[in-house]
Amino acid sequence: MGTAPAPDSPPTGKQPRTERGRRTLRRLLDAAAEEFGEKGFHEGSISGITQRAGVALGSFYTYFDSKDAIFRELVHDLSARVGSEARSALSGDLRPLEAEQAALTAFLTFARDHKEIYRIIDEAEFVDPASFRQHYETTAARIHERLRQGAREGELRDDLTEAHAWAIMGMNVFLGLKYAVLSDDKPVEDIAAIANSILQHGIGKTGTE
Amino acid sequence: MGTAPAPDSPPTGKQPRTERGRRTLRRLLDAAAEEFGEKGFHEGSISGITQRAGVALGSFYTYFDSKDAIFRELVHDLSARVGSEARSALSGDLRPLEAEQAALTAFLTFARDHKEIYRIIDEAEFVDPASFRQHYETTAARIHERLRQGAREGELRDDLTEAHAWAIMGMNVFLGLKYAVLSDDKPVEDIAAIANSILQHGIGKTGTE
Amino acid sequence: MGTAPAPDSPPTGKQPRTERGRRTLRRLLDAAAEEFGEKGFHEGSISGITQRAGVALGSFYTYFDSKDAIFRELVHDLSARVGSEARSALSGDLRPLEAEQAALTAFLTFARDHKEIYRIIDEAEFVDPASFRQHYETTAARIHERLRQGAREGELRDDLTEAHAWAIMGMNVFLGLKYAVLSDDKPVEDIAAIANSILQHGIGKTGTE
Amino acid sequence: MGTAPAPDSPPTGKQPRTERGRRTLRRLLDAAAEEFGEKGFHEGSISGITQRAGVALGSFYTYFDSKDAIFRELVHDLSARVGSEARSALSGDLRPLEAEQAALTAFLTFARDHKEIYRIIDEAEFVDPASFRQHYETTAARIHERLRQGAREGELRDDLTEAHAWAIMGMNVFLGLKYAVLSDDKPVEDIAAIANSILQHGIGKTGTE
DNA sequence: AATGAATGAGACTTCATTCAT
DNA sequence: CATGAATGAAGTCTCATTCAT
Repeated sequence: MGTAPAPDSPPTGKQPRTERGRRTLRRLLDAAAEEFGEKGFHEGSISGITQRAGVALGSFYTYFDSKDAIFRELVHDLSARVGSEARSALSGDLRPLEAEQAALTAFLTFARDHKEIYRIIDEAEFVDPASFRQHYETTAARIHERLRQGAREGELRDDLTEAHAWAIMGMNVFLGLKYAVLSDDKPVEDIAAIANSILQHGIGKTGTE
Repeated sequence: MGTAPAPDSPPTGKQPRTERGRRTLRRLLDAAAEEFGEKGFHEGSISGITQRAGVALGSFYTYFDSKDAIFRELVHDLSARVGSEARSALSGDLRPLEAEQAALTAFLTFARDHKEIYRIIDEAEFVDPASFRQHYETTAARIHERLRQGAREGELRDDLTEAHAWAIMGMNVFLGLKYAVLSDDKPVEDIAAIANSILQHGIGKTGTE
Repeated sequence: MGTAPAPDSPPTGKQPRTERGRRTLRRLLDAAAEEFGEKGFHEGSISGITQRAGVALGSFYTYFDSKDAIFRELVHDLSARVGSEARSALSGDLRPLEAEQAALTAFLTFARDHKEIYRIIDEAEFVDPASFRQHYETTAARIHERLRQGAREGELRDDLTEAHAWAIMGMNVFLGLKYAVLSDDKPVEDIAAIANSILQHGIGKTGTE
Repeated sequence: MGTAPAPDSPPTGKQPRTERGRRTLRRLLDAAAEEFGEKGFHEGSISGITQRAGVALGSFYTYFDSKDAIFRELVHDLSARVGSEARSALSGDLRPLEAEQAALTAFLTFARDHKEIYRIIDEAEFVDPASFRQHYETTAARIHERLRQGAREGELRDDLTEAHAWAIMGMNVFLGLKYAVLSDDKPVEDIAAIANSILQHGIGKTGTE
């Protein structure tokens, strides 16, 4: 991943020793994703999580130190999954603009299945600003790296900066907000094509095609 | 601004009948912007607001029915101010792409002075989804209308859709997040120029200028 | 009224000096009867009273020292009105049992028009125990005196005690509760006749008639 | 007791699952009876209850959803206990008027030990009208049934209606108020005898005995 | 006298976290 | 490991009462 920041060490939850423990841990994480996705961090409650997970309230603390802790783990988890989703969409040998389009398509698809990601990452801004910041910095860095690669390949302008990466990320995030979260009736490919057309030749009239 | 939706009537909090009352109300709103901006909706407290405002706890309820109520009023307020900021930046006679650039510049400037707007509008997504949605729908509609106007003037492509508007809005919002909120050391004009270059001819090599 | 306890001095509300003041005072008392009748003492509020009365909140304290004060005045008022209601029903020259029946009829009629009296006097038990006690002691004393008078006239047994008076009062109050407050579809005369038949000859079979 | 309404299922508070839990629940109920008995529903406080019970404030909510909820449970409880008190006093084989006297004696005895029942049931009129109404309707229905039974046995008049039952209940309640709550120096038997003499042959002179 | 803003104590309720079993 | 009762700090909101105009 090139100059990507140091690989984030997974937040050290207490590691379960038994198989049964591992199952409970996973159930708690999934339940937390549901709970926080539906109600948000503050409205969501530990007891809501344990009820969804079907375990006793006290058991929560066998696996997590606090409400914040599980939330951080969740943000980390989702952030990693979004990244890996994009990565696997880029496995083939794509030209730069095709790559961006593929990444966006993958992201939109993922977002439709995991609408809670918006809520959870948004709330991370308050609950765990470091995670929030890191998520976007990392994502932007990945995009930026791809842009530089494209420039090296001679297909993209070579004055593309971090700001360009943030601009592209912003487009993607908001298209996801509008067309994956707020409504989800348009094909993700169409949305990704629109973003791509902007990247290809802007919005001016001269842009033939 | 053309087909912009009817100006929303302000949420009717209890109207003060004396001058003193009007002063207190304003102090509370400003204090709330600070409090929620720093701590977010849930961590922020009414007593935090009244302390900042220098009034007694109970006085809050002379003007607002609840914590939600003042938050809604705040979102409404900020949303309106962002809009009016953009509008006044567009007063002159600008060509379409210049207009977008001017709007972004104005927005970034405003955001640097009112960093809290990000947290507040973000949280509106959960606290008052209607306001949140309306804020972005309205903003996107304004952009979309400008795009269509540009097309009518023959300067922009005429296949520009709502999705294009959302994409542009996303760019703007994320550039603001990065260069107005997370760090604010670069001139806003430079940032706006970058966005503009994307809108002019995309990021591809061919787009010489 | 014979040996009735010392005539209760009216609770000294602040006496208004002007005509306008007297009107406001009366409006407040009437409003309080409504407010407390509908919501009870604790749920009722001063601001509810002043709103009903159409005066400013602060004006309340021009006429009453406290929420308790107006409530006491109200209890006193109602208690006096019930008494006077009974008294005027007894103006004619009635035989003892007829007198009791007439008193009950008058009471039931009054209660139907002033259902709030139950609520208000009941709550006096907590808010102003002295008033509560005095209301019932006074009422019982009046009944007791009538019973003794009846005995002196040779029409009633002469072993009738305070307890008999309380028993009769209890009958009356509960018949009022059932047939004036909880439902009010039966003629008050019928109810009073039933009470009377008990007083005349009990409920045993032997009681010919 | 004949046509008495179906025994009401107890309001389902959260059932404790451990022995310790059951103890705490009982302590809270007893404490609530004290607290509400002394101060009434509105002046009584949850913290007053938990202090009397010797548990933390928050523990209250382990067992009850709200202040209202525990109050309802209490009314239900007391109402049931009064009923069962009367029932067991009637176990023997008594003639109708003896039965009424026994029931009253039992009630007065219970009331002397549980003076709070008056305040609590009185307040139920506002806090939980349904319970209040049901308590008296049920009690009256029980009395009425006994009267009809007495009539069938040829010992009582057979024109005894619901109103007669309410009249008798009223006598009983007010004798309890006067001689169990307001003062308690007279033997309950004497009081019950007085009520009985009224039921036997009224208060008129002719009723020799 | 009247007005209505201001005050602040106090109540209920929630819930993350701890603890005994 | 699991359970669920217990804890108590903290927060929102109400409202009687006071005060400045």
